[in-house]
Amino acid sequence: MSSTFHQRVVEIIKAIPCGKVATYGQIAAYAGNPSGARQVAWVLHSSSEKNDLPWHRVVNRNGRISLKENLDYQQQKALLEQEGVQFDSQDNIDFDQYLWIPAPM
DNA sequence: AACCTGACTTCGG
DNA sequence: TCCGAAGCCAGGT
Repeated sequence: MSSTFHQRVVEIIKAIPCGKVATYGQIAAYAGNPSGARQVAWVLHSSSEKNDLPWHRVVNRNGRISLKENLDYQQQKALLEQEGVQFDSQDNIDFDQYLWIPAPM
């Protein structure tokens, strides 16, 4: 409808529960664009603070934070650990426990 | 206004 | 199994 991909992604990200994580492709696919994973990243850049999105709950397909080891990276990791998400020695997240599965409409 | 890049993912060789 | 290219859309230069 009138909802854009951008808008839809925002809604989905906002729906991610505390202590869970989602992948770009997962969100993109759920928003209607299986190949629009990049746009999901731009939505976060564009409206993360604006829409107060839990951007830290979005990780790449490897269960690993996409950012390099900069301040944002450490902040994302810290926020996730704060919510109960545990990282292994390789700093990757166990999807078996923390991967969020979008509720069906 | 046009070109390039970007917090990605998936397919093909 | 590893490497390269394509696809998606918006924002920045």
